[in-house]
Amino acid sequence: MHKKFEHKEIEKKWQKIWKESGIYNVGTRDLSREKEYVLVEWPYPSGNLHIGHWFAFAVVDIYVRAHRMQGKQVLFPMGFDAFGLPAENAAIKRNLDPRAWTESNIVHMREQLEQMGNAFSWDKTTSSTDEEYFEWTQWIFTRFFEKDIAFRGEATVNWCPGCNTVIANEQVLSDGTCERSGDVVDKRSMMQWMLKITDYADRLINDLEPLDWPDHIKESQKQWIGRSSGAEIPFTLSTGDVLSVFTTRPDTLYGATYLVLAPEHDFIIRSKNKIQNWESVIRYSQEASQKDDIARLKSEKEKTGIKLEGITATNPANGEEIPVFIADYVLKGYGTGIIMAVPAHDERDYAFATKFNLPIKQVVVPCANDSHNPPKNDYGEVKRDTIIVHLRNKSTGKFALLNWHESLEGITTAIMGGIEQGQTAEEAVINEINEEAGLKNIKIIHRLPWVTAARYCASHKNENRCAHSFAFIAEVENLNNQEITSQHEQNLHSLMWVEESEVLDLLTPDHQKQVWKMLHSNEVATAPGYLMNSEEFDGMNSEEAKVAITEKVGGKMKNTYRLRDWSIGRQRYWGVPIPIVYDPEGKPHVIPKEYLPWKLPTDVDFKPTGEAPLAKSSELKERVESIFGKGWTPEVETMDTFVDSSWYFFRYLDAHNTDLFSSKEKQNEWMPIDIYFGGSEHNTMHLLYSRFFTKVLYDLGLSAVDEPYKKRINRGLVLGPDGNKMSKSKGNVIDPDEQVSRLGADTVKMYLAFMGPYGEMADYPWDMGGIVGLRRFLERAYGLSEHITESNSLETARLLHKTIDKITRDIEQYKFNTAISALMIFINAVEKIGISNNDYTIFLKLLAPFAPHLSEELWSAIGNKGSIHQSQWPVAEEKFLLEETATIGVQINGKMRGSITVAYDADEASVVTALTSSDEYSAKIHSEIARVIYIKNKLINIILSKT
RNA sequence: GCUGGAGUGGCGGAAUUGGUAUACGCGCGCGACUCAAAAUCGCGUUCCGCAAGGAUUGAGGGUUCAAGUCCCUCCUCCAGCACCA
Repeated sequence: MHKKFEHKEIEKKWQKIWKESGIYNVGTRDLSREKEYVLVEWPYPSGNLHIGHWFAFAVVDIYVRAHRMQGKQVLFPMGFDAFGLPAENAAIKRNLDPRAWTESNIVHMREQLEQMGNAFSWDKTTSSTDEEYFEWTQWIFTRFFEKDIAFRGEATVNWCPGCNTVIANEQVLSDGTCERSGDVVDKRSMMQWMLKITDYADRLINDLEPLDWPDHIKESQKQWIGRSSGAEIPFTLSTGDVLSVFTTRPDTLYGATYLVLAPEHDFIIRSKNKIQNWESVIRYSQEASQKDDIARLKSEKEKTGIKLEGITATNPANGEEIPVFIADYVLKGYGTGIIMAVPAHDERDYAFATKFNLPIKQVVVPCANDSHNPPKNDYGEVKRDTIIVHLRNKSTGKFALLNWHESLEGITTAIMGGIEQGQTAEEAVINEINEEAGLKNIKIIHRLPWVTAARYCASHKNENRCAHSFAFIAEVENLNNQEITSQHEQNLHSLMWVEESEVLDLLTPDHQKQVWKMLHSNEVATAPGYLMNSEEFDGMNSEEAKVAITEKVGGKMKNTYRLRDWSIGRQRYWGVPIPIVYDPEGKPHVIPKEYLPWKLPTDVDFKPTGEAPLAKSSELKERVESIFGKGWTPEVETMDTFVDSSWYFFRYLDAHNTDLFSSKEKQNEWMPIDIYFGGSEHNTMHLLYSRFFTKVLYDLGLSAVDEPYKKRINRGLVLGPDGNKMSKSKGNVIDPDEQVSRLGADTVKMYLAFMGPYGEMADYPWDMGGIVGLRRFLERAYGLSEHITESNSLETARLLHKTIDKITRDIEQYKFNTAISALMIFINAVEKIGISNNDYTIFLKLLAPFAPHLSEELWSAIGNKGSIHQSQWPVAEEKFLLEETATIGVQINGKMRGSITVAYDADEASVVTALTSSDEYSAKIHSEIARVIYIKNKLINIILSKT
């Protein structure tokens, strides 16, 4: 029966008791219990809790409560990330002090968080704007400065005209606008405070591997860091300068037919006298550097550039004189800012070369890439009789490579027995291509040097297996005139890769596409393969050639990264002041620890003008002079708020430590964070920055771990009822306070947990009707005591223990939705069959993590003194999990025909007998049973003989 | 274009990881209670069909006694990156 309950009264009552008794405080580490550090991203105190906060915190609370009941000591802290622009903007708008605004918001939001009824460890809270917090943000900065991790350097920065400050790359959206204000971001070159995150690029990639994180987050971090391995190759110019280019394809050096410099490259200014067309060159360079990202994107395909007249370079591989260009498709900030252009094997170079009529020289025959595995025989040896056929399209002059080996049927016939009298093996292969693929007029025009075939085999470390290998170039005479149909393509494919299982081993799908493209389209062959037109390297594969050619020309193998150093200076007021002062010579010095926290001055008009507000403070100026002496000046920038959140999880552990940001002892007790729940918007920013901080602190001997987060779970978004992202302008915002007051905190929490699986990054629309279902469920739970019976029903006990088992397992996998479903199934059944006192108590415990207020109320109503949240989680008893009977599926000839109930663990013979003697199935088993597949307690499949 | 992920009723979603597809909830339909409505309770609800029965997990193919789950081809959607050499 439904029974209405007064959620407001119940919630108020228990929240007060919980707060007073402090039952959710963790206190000191209790070594008798297993620890678990559960972290959620600390919120920005914008003033009001929104539904996203509920989704982020209330659902995770289920996990925390269940684990506490299971005996773990769970740290579940909450705090506030309270510096940042919204406070400053609100303060400007309302003419308030940002600190006062922030602090009153924190008070209000903490109240709202308490109304959520979460089991937060409030004894461990902190806030980034507390003096005792930012003192340590500053102290960490000074340590970073001493280790040259923090430095001042010239950098191209993103300037947001709306926010009047520099913002990080990560805060610029893909359309070139600011993620906060939406204004188009300018590029400016400025002296900036930066953190040397690039020094950690390799570790940030490599250390991802062992982490228990979803692959997509690891992938986006890898992409963000963007490591590419290649080589730096020195080119000597006619001016005598030696310039290095960065390339990922040193194997294509013989095909490099010109050089391209970034328009901003300093060689250009340096060589003013030697550039004959200086006027036009400098004009182009200036135009290019003024183009912002959007303009560059718009002209994506259309290549522009200008030749440096009077300057040439020498290709170090073959000594050829090649021209030098500048073009805006080469970026100053990546690699060395210079490329060697290989139009035959790079699409951008190809586009440029076509436009400027530059020579295009193919040096690689595309083939399988480096994941390519040669076919093996049954003994794991590389198979013999490899045949390599290079096909050349006569009209385009392009090459493609096919290769076969003995086990492929079409060729096997030709080689092993199908070679007709007087026919060579090559001719047999050509016949096959002609006949099977329908590509006419193919003829051998050139036998490749034997070395090509030999190298091919040698590269697979099987030299003595090459006895029968051969290679040649066959020409497809009129391929372009032939109508190439998909039938041709199919035929060629089937010729090449007869056995499907071989396809994987022999050639990658990429290669298949590549070969075909080479033959009949104008696409550029970018895949690695085997070299040609490369003197002594002919026939070598790309991977080996990369090293060999780099070595020959005196280059060196090198990695390059997309990641840039993190610029952290902000020309705004409401942030942590960078703890630096300048001596009269302008040299920066850290502010000694005794003067930390280095506070924000209060005499500042912080309206954004583009100039840092702190520069206008006489209070700050005087403070510096009185401490450091005349002529000393303060740093006037504040830090990006991502700095604050890069180490907050350390501070929770030891929030009131006045000697250290976080003691090693406390860290050893709690780190690493066992699980970090958060949103995907932090995948490449906060998550990367805080990993970087942890590594630097580790290297400084200040952190116990070098990776902070063992496991990460990303949740999705709660969308508006219309399926769109909630926004004021769309009028589809759900206010959690309103929902809580209407239906109760437990209902809202359970609804959010029930919408779908947590941590799959899926977005769920808020369903006004859906939430009512959860309220109904809780009302039925409230009325469940009316179904208490004297006797203990075995049926209920069985179901209960199955439910315990299911819920316990589901919570471990963050499948709160199916756990709730199990609770519903239980209630549905018990309302019909009744429940004993003891089982009722157990049910309440199962309900406790999901509905903390209501379960506490019901728990006390049956006379319990302590809190249900400090009781022990029930354990499913094996004996109740065993069934007496099993209803198993019945298949006849693999088709589902129904089900039959038999004894639990019944053997095959008895089930077959039961079937053949049943009215329902005997008729269907109309002939001899040929075979029986029996899966105990699941299914039986009767295969009848054909007659 | 590259990388990663996902496609199951009217909707949110379930399926012990190869073994009875559509649990649970919403919605909807019918009935009960009511002067009536709401709330509540009962029954039904993947689709076609009166039924027997048949079809069905984005499309097509394959492996298997058995496929939502594994393999191949294709389509669609979401997320990240994108003139990165």
